[in-house]
Amino acid sequence: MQLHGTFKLEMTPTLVDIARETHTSVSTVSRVLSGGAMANRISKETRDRVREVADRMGYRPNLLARSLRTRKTYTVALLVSDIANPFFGQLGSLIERSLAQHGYSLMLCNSAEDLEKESDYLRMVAAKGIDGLIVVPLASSKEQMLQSLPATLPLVILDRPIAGIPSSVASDQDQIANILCDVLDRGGVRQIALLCGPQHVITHRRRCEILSQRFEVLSRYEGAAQKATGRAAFRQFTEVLPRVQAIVCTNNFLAQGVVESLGQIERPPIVGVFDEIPMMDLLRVPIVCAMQDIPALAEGCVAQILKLLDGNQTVTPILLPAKVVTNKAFEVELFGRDEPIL
Amino acid sequence: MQLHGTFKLEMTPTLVDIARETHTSVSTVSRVLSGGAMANRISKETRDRVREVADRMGYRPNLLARSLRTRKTYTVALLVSDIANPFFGQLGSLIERSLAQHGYSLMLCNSAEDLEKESDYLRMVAAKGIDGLIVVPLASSKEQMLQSLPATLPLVILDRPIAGIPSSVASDQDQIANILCDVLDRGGVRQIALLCGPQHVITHRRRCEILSQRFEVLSRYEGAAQKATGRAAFRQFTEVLPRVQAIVCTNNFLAQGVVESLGQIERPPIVGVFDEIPMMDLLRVPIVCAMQDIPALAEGCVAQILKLLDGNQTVTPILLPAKVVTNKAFEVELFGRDEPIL
DNA sequence: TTGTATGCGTTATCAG
DNA sequence: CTGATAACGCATACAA
Repeated sequence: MQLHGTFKLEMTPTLVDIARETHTSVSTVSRVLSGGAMANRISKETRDRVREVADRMGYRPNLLARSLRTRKTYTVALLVSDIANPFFGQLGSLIERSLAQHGYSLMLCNSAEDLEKESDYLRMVAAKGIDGLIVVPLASSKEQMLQSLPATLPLVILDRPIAGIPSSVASDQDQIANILCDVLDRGGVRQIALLCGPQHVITHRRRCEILSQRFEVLSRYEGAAQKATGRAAFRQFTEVLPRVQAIVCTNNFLAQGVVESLGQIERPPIVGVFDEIPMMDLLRVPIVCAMQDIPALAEGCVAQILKLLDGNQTVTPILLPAKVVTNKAFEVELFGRDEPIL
Repeated sequence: MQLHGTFKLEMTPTLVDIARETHTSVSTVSRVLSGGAMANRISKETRDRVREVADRMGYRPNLLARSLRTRKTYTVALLVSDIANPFFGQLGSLIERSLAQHGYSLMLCNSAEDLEKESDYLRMVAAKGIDGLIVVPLASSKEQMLQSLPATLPLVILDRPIAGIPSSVASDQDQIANILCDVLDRGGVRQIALLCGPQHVITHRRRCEILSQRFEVLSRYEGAAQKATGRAAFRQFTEVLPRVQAIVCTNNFLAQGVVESLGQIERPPIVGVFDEIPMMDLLRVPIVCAMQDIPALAEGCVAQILKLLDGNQTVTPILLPAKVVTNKAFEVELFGRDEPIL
């Protein structure tokens, strides 16, 4: 077969090229190559011919053009504070996998806990025509959120519910904080040192509130949710260390910094923490973790966004329970036994 | 000011709408709003008027349409095996941040170490019109790679160099494995148990080769690079445990599984591992880590992709050195002192 | 079963 | 300085 007309070599072929080549029209080619039900309304001969030529020419549909026309990009964006945090890493991985299974790809953004970056990103992804959005918000009100976003864009709030937005999935922060307190309490804890992440983040703030309410806080430190903050906080905590039975941290990064510093101490206090501490059973520091159900969170928000993408308007918030896990050192030191108390 | 013509409410306004509203043409509006040097070639009055109206109407450019026209999306894709792996998580986070600083956004994909998913993703992101691509490849040849990709697409290979592709950034696997071996050797290690990740992944394979070459391998286990594999491997290793001085794992997930199992053992062997083990100084298991320079890797591949995006064709591969870090338990047990030996 | 024509929202070319 | 008008590549209503 010969190449007719002005077929530009080295260019990625378009519908026009393969229409010319196959002596048909763009619409015909489009219909067979779009692959939908439309393809069956074309005679088998031309269908095969078109497919064969398209294949030979290495045709790839231009998804930008298609999306511009159909107003569908099959892309959803996920906006988190930091993908380097294993909590969001696992979440992102699971969400991506699940979404891919449903034909959507994921665009990932880091807000870095920065309100301005957040709204910039929201505006950008909206302008890029994404079909839906899953966001771990810094903004705390619906209005603030919708200011950077078309009101009609399918939106799921993850991890940090916002009043007035029904499509959200999160762990029950009150439950999670309280069961952590319960276990600490049974472990004889009355006074604590409290290490908090940024208070403008609702989860950190709520956790702090509950902890302050249930225990006597002898020292308190606040800072970015990073290991370094944990180490800095520990220096401040040293003076009250003899009088507290536990150091409680509002996230795992903070706790890791504390735990690392605790290596020096001969009789370390209990460390209470939200989310996972890797290999904690091997540590001689007694640890109690309030663990969120990451797979359920991922599954939940994918389910919600798919529902919204499907035009379904009736979604209800998902609030997941968490559980508490303790490590060996905790069990041994406080109860002289080897099994979890729960 | 009043709304003229058939301005469709609830619709996101386009250039046409704001042209009608402002009694100018689309071209004028486009020139003003595109913000480039073109804007200055428009009279200040109309410029201001257009801006004011655009603002009032809440105009947002449709980036799909713009990209279709300009053939530029300001998006680069990053394809890794699993973003839940902290190594790739940190890498992804740094890359995203750096890219954002240069006006590009990131599209993240997980290949899950699956060759088919990899090529599917490559084709998809190419079709979506991304400007460039950073990939941690599973494919091992240039041909295999270019089969799913336009040859002209700016491409940077990360972590696992491919022969014939000059734009790549990675740690020097031979160097990294060898310095790990050096330290183990000085620690008195002669026989080892070897725990390998998938052999079709070049980094895992190469590390295995070098280790097998420098030590006597009494037991060997291969499996997916997950914690669970580490635990399974440990069961197989128990019988040779008395006769090996170290268990070496080709990545950190594998090692964590092993280390967790090692909690039981009264006199644990050394664990050699590639990449970070969190809080390892607190563990009583002696550990020696070969650590890659993650920020340098991120910086390197962003630099390369930006160069390529800039039309610069002359990039040369970047090969970064790694360093070895040991934990306290290692120092104490083997040298009776408290400082690193390197 | 297939082709023609139109439009998605922009930018770019070419006149004026 | 500004305005028509033609692409960009594709999907689709309407004809034939």
